[in-house]
Amino acid sequence: MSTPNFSIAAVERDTGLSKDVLRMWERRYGFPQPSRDTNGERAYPADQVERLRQIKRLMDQGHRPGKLLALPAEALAGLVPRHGRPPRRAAAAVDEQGLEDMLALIKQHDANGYLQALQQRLARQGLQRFVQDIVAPLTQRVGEAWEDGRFEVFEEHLFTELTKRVMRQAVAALPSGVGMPRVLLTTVPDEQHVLGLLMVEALFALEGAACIPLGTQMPLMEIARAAEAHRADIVALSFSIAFPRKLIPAHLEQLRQLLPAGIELWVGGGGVGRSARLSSVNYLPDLDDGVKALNAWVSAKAGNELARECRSTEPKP
Amino acid sequence: MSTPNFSIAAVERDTGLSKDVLRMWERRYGFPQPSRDTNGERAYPADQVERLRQIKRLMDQGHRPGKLLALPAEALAGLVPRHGRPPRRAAAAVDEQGLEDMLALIKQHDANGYLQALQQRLARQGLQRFVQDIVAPLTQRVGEAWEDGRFEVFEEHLFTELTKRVMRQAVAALPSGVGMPRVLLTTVPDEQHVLGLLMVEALFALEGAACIPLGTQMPLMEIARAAEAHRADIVALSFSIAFPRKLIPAHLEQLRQLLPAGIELWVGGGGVGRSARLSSVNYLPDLDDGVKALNAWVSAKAGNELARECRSTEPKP
DNA sequence: AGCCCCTATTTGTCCTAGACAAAAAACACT
DNA sequence: AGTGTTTTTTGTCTAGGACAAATAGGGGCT
Repeated sequence: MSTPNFSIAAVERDTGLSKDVLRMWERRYGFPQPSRDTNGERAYPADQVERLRQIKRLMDQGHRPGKLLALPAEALAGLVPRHGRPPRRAAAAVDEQGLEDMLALIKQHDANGYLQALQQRLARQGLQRFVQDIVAPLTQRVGEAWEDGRFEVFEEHLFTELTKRVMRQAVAALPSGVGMPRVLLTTVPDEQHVLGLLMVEALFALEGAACIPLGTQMPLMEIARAAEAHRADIVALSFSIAFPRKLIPAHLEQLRQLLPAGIELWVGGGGVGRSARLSSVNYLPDLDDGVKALNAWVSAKAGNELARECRSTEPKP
Repeated sequence: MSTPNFSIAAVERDTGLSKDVLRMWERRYGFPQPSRDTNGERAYPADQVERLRQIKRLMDQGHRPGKLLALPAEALAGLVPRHGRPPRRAAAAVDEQGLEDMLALIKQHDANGYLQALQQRLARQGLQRFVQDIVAPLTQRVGEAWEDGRFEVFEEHLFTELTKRVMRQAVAALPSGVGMPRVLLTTVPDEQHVLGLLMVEALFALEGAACIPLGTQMPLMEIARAAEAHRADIVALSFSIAFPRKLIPAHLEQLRQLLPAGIELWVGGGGVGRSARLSSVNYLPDLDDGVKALNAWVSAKAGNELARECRSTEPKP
């Protein structure tokens, strides 16, 4: 009634699972099991869609569909931690060549070839490993190549623009869970590198966080106002390696003061590696750290709520 | 042999026509008529894919599929001009309310609602009318609202970010034709507004131009080098209304000198409305002007080549 | 143990052909 | 010319079957 039931196309949009797959699963595994509308067309109730989202997220983390769909009921929630199978040396070596090939495409100004290569890898590996094994190392290499003079400015721009597009497309399909934090993502003025932000957004969204992307170069005051307006739990900033390090602490200090105490401030990206640190800011130099921090946040929140519940049900001494 | 034949999934990616539609057309209209590989799966030859792209482009301009598919053969080429049915007053009035509703969603910080509204309109109207009737006026209104103080900075950022995403997703699927210009799209340093660029890219790509998106804020020198490296025919710049007008002529003059004479320089966006003009630059204040200029370029080029052919076949006097 | 090859299972995509609803066009009637 | 009604056009949905690519499991080898 209040939840109007989803058509198969809507579920495809919301979960990223193709219509074929949805029908196949129903046939093979008995889930999902949508009801039918007056035309005999599938009508998925909201809770099944939610479970599908969760399954998709676990698949992107390397789980296999057969297991997940056979799984009794809400045992899914317990599976979350299996975090990216260990990136083996062998796989890393293979990728090495692949990465070089992709960079070569950029050097040849073959935009279409590069886009296809990206999309192929995204489809093959799933978003999480795509971000960690492809986009992150590529970005780093392009940065190095640019410093060495092997890349022209416009080649770096082309790389950024095309990579952005593929990432955004993938991120667009991701859902957000309940009990997960609302994360506001942006960069400070003078920091216009957006790829790091997109990588974080992808990984956070995979975990189920509700991401609010504000693009780059937000004045600090505006970041604070936006965080309140959007009721964000976390403000995440990204500093690229190119950003002048000594400016970072000042920015963070000021922003920390503008933000309400309840809103956490997380900082990541290559630029925060060795900058001076403040205690009131969560530093996450690596992508992995971000994911861990997010999981920690969720656990902590669950703990808090549990504690609060206990307190409220127990009689006062 | 040299052209490896496309799978139905590849055609879906390249043309933006769903698998269902491709199979349906084959059944109903007898086109496309792919051969089959050893597994009995459709294998589309390159020329059919090309024709499908052309058909899709014409559909996005308002033509109906039935006509296009019944059309004899290469009569398609003659159809190009039917350029957006006249946007009637009535329709404009209806949209007026729709636009306000969408802005309200942004004011409420309802990112998902806004995204859905955008995507729904894109699907309903096709890309061309979506750009001209939705994105362009929305952008203008947001600009006005921001100046009036009705929009906060972060609300404008959110609007830009979300709109960008939908546009990019739509543009990603567009093909590029032969005999069409290669257009390099970017902005000068200090101009970071990207929506205008994306709108132009969408319309140009609809016409079949090969667009090379370099993002924003390219140093002039780099624009010139990129134009040569990519063998661009046209460099297109966008200046938003917020860009200081008196700086524009200087930028253009300098860039014009850096560019080889064979490469045209086109300029558009709200900022060029009343700035001083140079004779060597093509000014296109409105989106329509850009499309017209592109068509003119194609005609001119066809004329040139015809003339050259005549000269080379005629005996010297 | 660790490694490699072969087989078995899992899983996604593709196939056919039919049905129907929503949008657009054509027509009729003020 | 405008407005309401039919007819045509067009896209999406459904069903179950088939098959190839990817992955896991098992056995023999070093």
